[in-house]
Amino acid sequence: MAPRKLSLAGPATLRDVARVAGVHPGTVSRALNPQTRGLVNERTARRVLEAAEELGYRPNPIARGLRTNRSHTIGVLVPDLMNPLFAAVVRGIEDGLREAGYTPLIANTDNDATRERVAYEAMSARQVDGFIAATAVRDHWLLADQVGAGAKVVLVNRRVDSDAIPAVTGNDHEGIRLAVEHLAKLGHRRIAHVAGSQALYTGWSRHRGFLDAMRARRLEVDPGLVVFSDAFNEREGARCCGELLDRRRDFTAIVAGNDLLALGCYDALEERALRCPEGVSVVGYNDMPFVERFRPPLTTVRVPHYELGATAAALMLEQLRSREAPPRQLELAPELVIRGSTAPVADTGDRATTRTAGKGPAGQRRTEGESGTAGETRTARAGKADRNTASLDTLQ
Amino acid sequence: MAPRKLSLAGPATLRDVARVAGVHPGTVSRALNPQTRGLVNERTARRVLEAAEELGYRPNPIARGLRTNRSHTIGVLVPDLMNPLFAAVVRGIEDGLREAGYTPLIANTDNDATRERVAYEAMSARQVDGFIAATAVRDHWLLADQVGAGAKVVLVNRRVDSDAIPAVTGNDHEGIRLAVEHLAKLGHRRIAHVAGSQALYTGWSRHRGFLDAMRARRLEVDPGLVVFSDAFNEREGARCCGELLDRRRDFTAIVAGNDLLALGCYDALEERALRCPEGVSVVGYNDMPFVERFRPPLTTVRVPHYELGATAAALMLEQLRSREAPPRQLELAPELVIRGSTAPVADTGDRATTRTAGKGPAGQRRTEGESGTAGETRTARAGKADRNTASLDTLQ
DNA sequence: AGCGCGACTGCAAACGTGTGCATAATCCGT
DNA sequence: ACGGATTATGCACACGTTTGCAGTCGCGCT
Repeated sequence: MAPRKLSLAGPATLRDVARVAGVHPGTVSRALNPQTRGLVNERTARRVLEAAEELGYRPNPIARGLRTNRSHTIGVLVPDLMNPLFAAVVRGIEDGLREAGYTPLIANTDNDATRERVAYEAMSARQVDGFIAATAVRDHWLLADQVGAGAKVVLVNRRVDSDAIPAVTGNDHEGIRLAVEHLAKLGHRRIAHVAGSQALYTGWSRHRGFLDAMRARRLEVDPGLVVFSDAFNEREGARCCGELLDRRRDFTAIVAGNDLLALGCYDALEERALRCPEGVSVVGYNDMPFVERFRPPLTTVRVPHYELGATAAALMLEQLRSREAPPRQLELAPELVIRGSTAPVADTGDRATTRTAGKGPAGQRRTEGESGTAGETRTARAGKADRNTASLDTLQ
Repeated sequence: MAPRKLSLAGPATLRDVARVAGVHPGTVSRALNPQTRGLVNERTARRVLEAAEELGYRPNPIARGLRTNRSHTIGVLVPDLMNPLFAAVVRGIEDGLREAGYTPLIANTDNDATRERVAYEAMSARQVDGFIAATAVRDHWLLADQVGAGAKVVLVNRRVDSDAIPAVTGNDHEGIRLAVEHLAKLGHRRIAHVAGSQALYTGWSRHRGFLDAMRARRLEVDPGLVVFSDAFNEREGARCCGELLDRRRDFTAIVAGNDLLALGCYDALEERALRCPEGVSVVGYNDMPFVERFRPPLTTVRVPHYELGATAAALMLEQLRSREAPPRQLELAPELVIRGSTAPVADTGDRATTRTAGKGPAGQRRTEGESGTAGETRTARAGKADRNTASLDTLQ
């Protein structure tokens, strides 16, 4: 009759609830789990729920995890949170998982294989229920090793040839097509490409997209006008663009593999006293925060990174719910955002019309030669700007 | 004699190791824990270690946590990861915790009280060993409620009047002093302040710092030249600066509560056809990534956010190791980074010398009137730039 | 020889849940 | 009224570790 233990300290446990409800702990477990509630009499179930409420009972995920081998936790492998792009992806993942009661466990890998491995080991030791890998290295041990062994994996921002692995990416093919199309409409014929590292999926796929888009427009792709960077940063962008300029100067526009490479192009152009967009037009990729405030404001392709993360979370939940959910591979649509770094190709002398880089407060500017889609993308742009400031709204 | 279970599937457990080493699981536990290894014979300890190595044994943190009520996990409450500032703090925290074997569990709160509460509950249910709170709301339930009950809490980017809680912040007082000093040396006398929200610690302390610094320089603080924003974003910055300009135009410089507010000032100035820095000098705060590429490149106060996070992690480890470690409160030194948004006060007409906003590739520029500390900060700046590109180096 | 002591290791009980199995209670049909 | 089916609950073990307690063994000392 005397309770085995008072459990004065610490949060209420199943046994505590059982005691006040006057039933066995096992019954409490069944009553509280919606899955098994049908097994228990409705009246006693209500009694148990009341007791749990009264005691402020919260199930202990640790103990539950020990018993069930599930942690309601998803490991998220990301190269670097300080890259705003991945911050957005992670934010999307977190919000997408939350409603289902899952929590992300985040680790930065710096694209380093051993750090990746260590993080993976640590996470699977913690019994994560699955992995969302935002690391974009094209060839990856995770896929070969672990997926076959039943590990749930969802890729974001990269995909793999086999259809076996769910993945969600931006449609790079379409994005680059928009960029090339835009430049072509402005009269550009000789277009260069500063490509990202071909070891990363995004660099590789955007390069392929460039070739296809040029071909579709019946534009020549001069191999001398394509140069590959080693990393997605400004230094490499400057190096590649400089190399391009040292070879020849007959191109009028550059499609960069991402915004940082485009910024590097700015630097290389300025160093050689060339002006953008009067001398050379530049298009970036990603639409990072604040690129609209650069000099000149950068025309770029917006990738919905937050939504990328959110749908990756959705795909993961799909995999977790049903054993045999088909591994879907999704592509999200990009948008072209036209700003001040692209202009009609110079008519040998008449540069007056394209001189200043915009009058509006944020330097937003619509290129004159554009007719059809420009208005559309411009409004889309405005929406994005609101989202950006809202996200930075929180503090500091 | 027959083993109770083969444990064919799944990772090796303590019992498996015990079986091949020919000892009791308890002994294995003691042998593998460096703390208790002294209790076991050296020879058998070696045998156990070999067996563990052979089987690839990895301790199960879930089971351990259930027994010890410790998870080797630290809850990190942050307003928004998409704010690069907090991304850096979180990165510092993660790196600081890793070497000690701790893992951060990150949640975004959006500075929303209920989301904060939910995240806190979820985390403490998961048995986190402590909390690092980067949320800067000045008055906070966490402190009153939970700390007294023995919860380990470390504050980052904010502090509290009582000395009871360890905290690490940037030295806002000193940072603002550097900014005011810089402007005063350039000849500015009438300096305005676009302050951050006074509900947040950083906004409040920088405002106080502004008052002190002005007084120390024997400069009048005109209440009409101080305006308070509701949030740290560009829209609010533009609103406040506009309000300032509508009131009067006799000030020559603005100290903004952070970089985003400073950007808002850019917008308001441009809207009224005023030029920066020729018409009005602007100083920001934080040195966000890419502010050196804005138009004009922003003079600002660098806060070492990564180090903020790293030392917060160190303080947390201190608290965890010893029961009675004194709760230290640290302040990290800021640096002034001089760029193109500040110039000597105009001598009514002679503006030619301060016309263009810089020649260098990154718009880096040293103000002429500066003599002493400028060179110093400039080199410090360069170091920061390297760190920045390195962090964005990883991908995309 | 007997006693005590230190060094080492086995034993078993937890930690809080989930769940197969057994059992008790109720109901229904003939 | 009784056997079987259905329902509701108790019982006990398992998940993998940690840890207090007790037991074993060897050794030195009187």
